[in-house]
Amino acid sequence: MTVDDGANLRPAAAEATISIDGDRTATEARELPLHRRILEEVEGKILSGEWPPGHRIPFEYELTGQYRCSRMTVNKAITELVKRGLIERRRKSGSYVTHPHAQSAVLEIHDIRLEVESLGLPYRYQRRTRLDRAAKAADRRLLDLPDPARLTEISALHFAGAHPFCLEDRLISLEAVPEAAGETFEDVAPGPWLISRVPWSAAEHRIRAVGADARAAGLLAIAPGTPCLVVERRTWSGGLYVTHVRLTYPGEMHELVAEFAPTHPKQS
Amino acid sequence: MTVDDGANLRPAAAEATISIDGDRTATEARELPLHRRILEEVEGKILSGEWPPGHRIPFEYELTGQYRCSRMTVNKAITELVKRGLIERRRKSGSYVTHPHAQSAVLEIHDIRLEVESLGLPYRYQRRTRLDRAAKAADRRLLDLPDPARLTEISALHFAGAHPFCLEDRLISLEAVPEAAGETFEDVAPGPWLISRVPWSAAEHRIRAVGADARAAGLLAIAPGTPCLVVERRTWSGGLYVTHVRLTYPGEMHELVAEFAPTHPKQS
DNA sequence: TCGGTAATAATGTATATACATAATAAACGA
DNA sequence: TCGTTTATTATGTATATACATTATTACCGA
Repeated sequence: MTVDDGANLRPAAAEATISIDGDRTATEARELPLHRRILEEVEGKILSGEWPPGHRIPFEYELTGQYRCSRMTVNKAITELVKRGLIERRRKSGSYVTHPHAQSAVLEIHDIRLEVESLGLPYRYQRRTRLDRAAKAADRRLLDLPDPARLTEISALHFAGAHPFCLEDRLISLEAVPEAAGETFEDVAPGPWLISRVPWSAAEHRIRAVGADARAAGLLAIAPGTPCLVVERRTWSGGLYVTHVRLTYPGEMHELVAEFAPTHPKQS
Repeated sequence: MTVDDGANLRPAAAEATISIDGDRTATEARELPLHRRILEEVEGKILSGEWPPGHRIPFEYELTGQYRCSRMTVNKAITELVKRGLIERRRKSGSYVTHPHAQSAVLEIHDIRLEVESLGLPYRYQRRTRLDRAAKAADRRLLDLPDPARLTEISALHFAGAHPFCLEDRLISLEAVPEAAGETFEDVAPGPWLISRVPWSAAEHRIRAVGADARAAGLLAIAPGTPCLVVERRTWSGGLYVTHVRLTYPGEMHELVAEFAPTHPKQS
């Protein structure tokens, strides 16, 4: 006869509350339900990088102590973060911040290398240009930057076999990622480099079809005016815009797939 | 002193269980947790149209009776369906199946009329052709149809002001939507028509850039080879593929925006 | 030392209870 | 009859409890 694990009966560790401080700017955090507050504070720690990927977050019974609440309340918050893909749970071991490979099942942030290799073609990356410079007005608008702000500008090509597969034009905010200043991006593409460095991110996509201009046509070895799929992506993490990319895929070489569903018919 | 609402103490209405029947094909429904089973059965009723949009689903205390479980368990299932956008709850009134306008915040199913009108331009719809015919092999593959299957094929144009905005080529499975056979689609576009008829749906998108072929160029009044954004969408509902559309947007007239995020930086 | 078994510690699911909140419906008095 | 008060009802949040499940750790005997 196993009685109870008694998680709620553990000594409460009354001091050392993460949370009660609160009043964050006194504007928000007003009357949120407790499980929402727990969720947002844990999410905040993950997004800000304070708890990096792989980090073990406090056990449920520790959080019940910190927030002086029952285990079910903590469980509700953490379970939601699991559904959002920020946390993974392992029994007996604990709950861990997941690694930020694919943020969402829908229109996930593609690793171009994987994409090319999944086509059975050899992948090659080639950096073209790299420049640290002050942000212009348009850049500041794009990345919501303060007036004097610096960023890194990179232009690179991704090859599938002998043929250019994708042209990448990227801005990285040096406010959000200062380490980018010391990186040449000659051997590693900015995408994977950022993903391994920025604890978590989310993105906004803009997708359109354009004819290749002279520069893009030259770099991608296609005729000017060839239809290209242009994906522009702004990425943010922990309340700060991190990067803006424009990916130009020549013609019909590329197809984006996005799916969202309660339940897909094929599997049921 | 308000004692308790006593939801759990209500007479259990022991007969009339929706659920205990179960054993559905005995292949699945094996050892799902109860709250998952409730979720799936309610979701199934919504997706199949048995509970159409606007329908009031049973009160929590009724479901506790039907499933012989506590209110918290029912609440967990329903709360998840609220998060998925299938159900809306109103206090004192009950829980209702939502109307299926926008299935997901991400890359939602656009109503082209709204899209055009949001640009401040007058909208006009024009059906080009309409045909009931047997499904060819390619169609059957696309919509996962049985061998002899019939469908409706529609071609139509959407105008923004005087200019063609979008070319629509659509197939509708007459197995899933038999009423389509009696509809000319001369005055109402297939999109809105379907949305008002199919209880709920989810979709898979494929997005690419192509040069306009002769037919598309003629209909859209653009030069052949002009870059177009082509969105192909398969939609299913209640385990059945309903429709396949190809929307061709000329050149840079159109931009798709998709966003997914734990929390957007702008708002925090 | 190896390999099996038992204890342990975390999450997973579920219950019964309690009170808060919000919207509707009913009762009631001017 | 109208408008105000009061009761009712369904959802919203939270608690304390219980036991199941599953890795891991610890132990123990051949």
